[in-house]
Amino acid sequence: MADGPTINTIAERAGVSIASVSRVLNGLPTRQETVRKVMAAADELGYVRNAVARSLKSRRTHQVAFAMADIGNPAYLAMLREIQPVLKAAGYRLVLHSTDAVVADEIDVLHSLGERYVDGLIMSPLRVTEAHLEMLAAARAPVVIIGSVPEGTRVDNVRADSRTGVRLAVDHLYELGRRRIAMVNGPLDTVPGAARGAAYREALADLGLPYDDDLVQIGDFYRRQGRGAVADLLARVPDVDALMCANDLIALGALDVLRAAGRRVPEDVAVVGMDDTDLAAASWPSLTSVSLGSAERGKAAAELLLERLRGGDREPRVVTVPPRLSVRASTAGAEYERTYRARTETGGTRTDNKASKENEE
Amino acid sequence: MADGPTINTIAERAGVSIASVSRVLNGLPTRQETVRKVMAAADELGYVRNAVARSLKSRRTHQVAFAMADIGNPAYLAMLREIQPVLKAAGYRLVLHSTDAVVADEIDVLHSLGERYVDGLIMSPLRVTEAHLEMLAAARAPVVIIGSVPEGTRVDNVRADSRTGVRLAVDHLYELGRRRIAMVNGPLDTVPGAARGAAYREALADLGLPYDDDLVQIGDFYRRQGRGAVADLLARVPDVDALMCANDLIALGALDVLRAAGRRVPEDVAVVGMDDTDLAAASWPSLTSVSLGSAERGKAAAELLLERLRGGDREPRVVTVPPRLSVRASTAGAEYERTYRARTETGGTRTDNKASKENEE
DNA sequence: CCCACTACCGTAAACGTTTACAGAGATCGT
DNA sequence: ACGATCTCTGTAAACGTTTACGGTAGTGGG
Repeated sequence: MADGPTINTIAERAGVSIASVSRVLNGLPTRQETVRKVMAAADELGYVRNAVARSLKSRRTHQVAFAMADIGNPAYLAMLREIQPVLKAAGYRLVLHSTDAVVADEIDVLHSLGERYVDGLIMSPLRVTEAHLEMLAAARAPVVIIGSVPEGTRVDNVRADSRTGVRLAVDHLYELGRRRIAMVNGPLDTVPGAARGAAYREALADLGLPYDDDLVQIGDFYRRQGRGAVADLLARVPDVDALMCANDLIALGALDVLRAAGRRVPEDVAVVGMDDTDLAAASWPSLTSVSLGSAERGKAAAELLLERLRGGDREPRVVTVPPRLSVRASTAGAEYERTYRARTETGGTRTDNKASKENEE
Repeated sequence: MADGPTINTIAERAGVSIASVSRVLNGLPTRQETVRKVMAAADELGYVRNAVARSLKSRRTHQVAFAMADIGNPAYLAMLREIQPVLKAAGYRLVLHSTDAVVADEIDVLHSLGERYVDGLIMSPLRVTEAHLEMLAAARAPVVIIGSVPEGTRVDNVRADSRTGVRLAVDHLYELGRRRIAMVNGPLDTVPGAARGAAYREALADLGLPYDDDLVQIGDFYRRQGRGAVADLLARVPDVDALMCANDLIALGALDVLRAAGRRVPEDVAVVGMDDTDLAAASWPSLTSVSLGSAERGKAAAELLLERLRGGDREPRVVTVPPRLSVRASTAGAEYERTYRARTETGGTRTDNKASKENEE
């Protein structure tokens, strides 16, 4: 592991100057004889270019950072799964940051762009604060934000449309004949919580259904909460016939409680989740879920960033990814399970068909 | 986004030399007056250290790479979730590689260590070839391998013990009174497939159960395969009363088929998976699964690497992580579900309690 | 035979840091 | 009052590349 060879070592051995070595290694026009000598020397020495020195001179690191709130969140992982190959194909390495949704950490990542250890950044903040906006305006490298930023923010931006997503789900439940549709939401002071709550109200109004405070249950975004919240709800509104859950974990908790209470899903109560994670396809009954296109958003973000890294300036762009409803048994029923699911690998979505190719030892 | 300030800019502005600037920024002893001037200048200019130049001089990048076979595999993600915070706490960034289990890609990653863009590497190869071993011997930076390498390979190594894992599961099934225990395995030419198959045979022998070829079904590691394989198995051996599945996906496929065939789980057939992924806790009935300690292995690997990055030379170490059986309803029955699961957040494992804190917009 | 041109190559500067070394003042003991 | 010692600072080299620039040798034309 002694100090590796540099272009100086090669130059010496090949009897040429370091400039020639560099030219050969970069494929610039050079006499055949020189090329041969340099290549031979490089081979013999097992030379590998020093990426750091290269970056210093070229001001390009060929690295891109992805900052996610929570590395345990399947939605972010879905993004990651799409981002990685896009960057790899373009010759960029991926540097991962998990900020645990701590604002200071996110600001820190933004700040560290000044260190120039990456050429660009994809970030998916949970909340967008004033501090975020300031740092974004001053960012020393291109940034793409996954999630909504205020109008007028000069930054590339990939959005989900959870409003339409909720709408899709509520309409679906309505078409199935449900009229007492409850919402189990997360905290209203988060961006997703607020958006989904508002969308639920809107959707009901458009369908001519009355809005009933009793039908709204607020908790957090965990499964345990799903259980507690739904238990409360059932006690309060026994005639509820559908649950719109603000994410898949809550919905899984709901399934647990409904089962324990002897309510059939979907005959008595239909359940819809959000995010369409792997868990939705894996549960029993499989969970109808609104995909907010995490995978697509990741892909779009990566492509936006590459575009900006390649091209010069252009106006910031906003890409909105449409939601999609993955209908499964928790609304469509067991018949669906037996016929549709039995024919397909994953229960009807494409989200987990890459999962677990093989396992290590 | 104009060219940012360097220590030269600061030196000029503060009226001192770049050496002094560097000293101040690194906290080396300096006169108070100078410190003040430099700090002021740095603040006004919004100076941020250039990480690349720093790395070039110090020969340290404060980056570590993690190369996984498949970014979609929950087992690797579990490793990643543990590796990331350990590295972050030690001030290292994480560079992610997904090799798709292509040997050439893995060799490539190993080779690229010579580029010195990272200080070390954690790698989890699916198969370990001659080429791997050669590159490992010649590696230009510390490497930790997750997975087994041949005896005598001079490299830090973190192993699972799938042999004991299978043993745990089979013993558990035996204690539950099962005597016709089948094995649904993946390809025998993979390291995990071979190890698990052999372990199954051994476990039966030790329990005094006869080995029956009919009870072994080979497929791949996907859920679809799980369905097909188990359907075949049921047709061939109707009196089977337990399934030992080589991973969770296969086991989920098994649950699908058993349900469709009207067999009760676990009353008629008990089912065990392996890897103890999030899916195991999410399914219904929840799946008993053998954890091979992906999370622990990730953590151990990160710690081994840090140790080597900090300390000088030491003999390569081998760490073996013991397996653990997570008993859930697919063997312990509905009683378990109602009592145990209802009390706990996640259905009895600790693998998904960090999942999906909140969701983006 | 000289000039212009081409093709190739070497010298040296630059990227932005860190750090060894030595010089300049200040302080101290005698 | 003078050298010794100490504290602080600046100069310059180094890390390993890329690349602008100029030089040299060879070729062909006039």
